[in-house]
Amino acid sequence: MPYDPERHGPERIVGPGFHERVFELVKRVPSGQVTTYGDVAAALGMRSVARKVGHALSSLPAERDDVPWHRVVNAAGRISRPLDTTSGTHQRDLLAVEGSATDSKGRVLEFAARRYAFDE
DNA sequence: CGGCTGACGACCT
DNA sequence: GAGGTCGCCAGCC
Repeated sequence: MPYDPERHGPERIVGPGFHERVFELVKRVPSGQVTTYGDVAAALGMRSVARKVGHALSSLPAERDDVPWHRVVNAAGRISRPLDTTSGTHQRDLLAVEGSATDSKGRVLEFAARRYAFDE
């Protein structure tokens, strides 16, 4: 069983340019809304690479301030970084500024309602 | 080249 | 809701 779409998604398209495609998608998420690593992966047609989406964002250069990486949270609607780290508190603060407050555990309030839907 | 490690996620207790 | 398991896959040792 070399490839099973039920398990790996419609196609395997990981390759050069993967990071850029992740960035382009994340840039579509409007202020006040959030998305998840899994949703971004699914929008790329690869449900299995949610983890790589996180890796792509972790390697995002500080100069790329045009990419709202902080609007990407995990499937539970929570910030996927310890809240006792600078990156964790930074993400929390950026979200709060645009109206997406989080609870004590880092979960975005009204997560379901703020979840952005990638159409297409 | 084998083993470990994640900004993950679906499932099961 | 709070843990633990297992599958994924590029990057690093």
